[in-house]
Amino acid sequence: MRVGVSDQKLRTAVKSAKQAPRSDRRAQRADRTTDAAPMVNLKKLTGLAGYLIRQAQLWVFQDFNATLEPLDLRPVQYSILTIIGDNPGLSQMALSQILGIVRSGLVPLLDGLEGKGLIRRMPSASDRRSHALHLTAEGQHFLARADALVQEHEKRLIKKVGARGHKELLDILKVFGRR
Amino acid sequence: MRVGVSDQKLRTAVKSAKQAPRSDRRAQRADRTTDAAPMVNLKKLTGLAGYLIRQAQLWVFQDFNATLEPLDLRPVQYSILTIIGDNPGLSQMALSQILGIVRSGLVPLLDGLEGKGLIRRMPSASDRRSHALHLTAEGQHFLARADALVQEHEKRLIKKVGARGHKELLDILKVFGRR
DNA sequence: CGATATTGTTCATCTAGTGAACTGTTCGAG
DNA sequence: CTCGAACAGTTCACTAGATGAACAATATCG
Repeated sequence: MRVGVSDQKLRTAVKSAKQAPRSDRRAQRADRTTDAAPMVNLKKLTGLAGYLIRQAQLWVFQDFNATLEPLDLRPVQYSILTIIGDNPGLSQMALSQILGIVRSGLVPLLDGLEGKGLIRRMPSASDRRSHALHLTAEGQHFLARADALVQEHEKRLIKKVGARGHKELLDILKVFGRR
Repeated sequence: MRVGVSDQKLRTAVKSAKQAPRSDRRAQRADRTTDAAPMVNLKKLTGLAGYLIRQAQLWVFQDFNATLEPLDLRPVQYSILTIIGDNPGLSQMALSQILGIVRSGLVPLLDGLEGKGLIRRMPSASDRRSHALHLTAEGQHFLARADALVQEHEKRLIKKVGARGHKELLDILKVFGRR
């Protein structure tokens, strides 16, 4: 029943340089030709789209976090700001459904963004139970700065998969975009 | 610095049917035409490959978990069994690098698999500090059963993105496969 | 009007990841 | 050959994040 495999490890990407090219000795039957290659067979996994998607996602999050570090903004938070920006007045319920998280899990996220002065929970005119989410002026400025960095990130991704690959990717994966 | 956005929510996929098509009233400016569509603008996000990759990954994990539920096997565990199966004698250090997790985080995972009798930590002949990981006979049988289910899962994925899309996907994303 | 459902919130609980510290082992410079 | 440094695996305390249950305020509909 349990599920898991979370993304917490995705820190600022500095760790890439961590383990030095220490010749990687004894990585199974040492094959002192490529030096740093542990000689591992991953063919079966790399033939599964799910595995590659996972790997891609790890890269994306890592690069995203590294790029957005000056703003200390994580992917979910960026998504939230963007969605609210494009859909002012949205309710928390609607937002949580889009994000695919339970509504109780959204609360601390919004608390954080509201605490930074980026969003506001306004009273909804039509339904006093719900809150109408809006960006503050500061939130709009902040989001604009974030957008610029996200574009940088996207460029790095394009460089990684190629311009054509990127286009195809958007086309192929669009079936997973909710709504 | 923090990072996050984990995958824990990915349960058995039963929840899709949870909130009934209750006409989804008042999802912002109600537009009683499509009935169940909350009328949210996500264009900006769905133009970002990272967002779509994330969404795809959510779908994949959800479907994977639903499919593998009879075996109660999660993606990481399947990866571990597969990698060990294809690379018997691998050390925990090497495995943790492939998986991209810290070596201390690998311990409970291996404990679990070893507790189920699927793998064994054998003493390494060459280096008595490290363990040589192997599948047990039972582990091999188990992995074979898992493989069959994973193929089902992959078929569902192919149905989702199309045979051509699937091929292209493997091709585009292979740059993210480690090594 | 009154039963029922819904929104946002709090809370206890769970999973999983991290880094530091410790043990036993190996390596390599002198 | 020896001794200090590096390394594999493990434990442990801590953290982030997700979940479901329960609750108050409000809304809906018979």
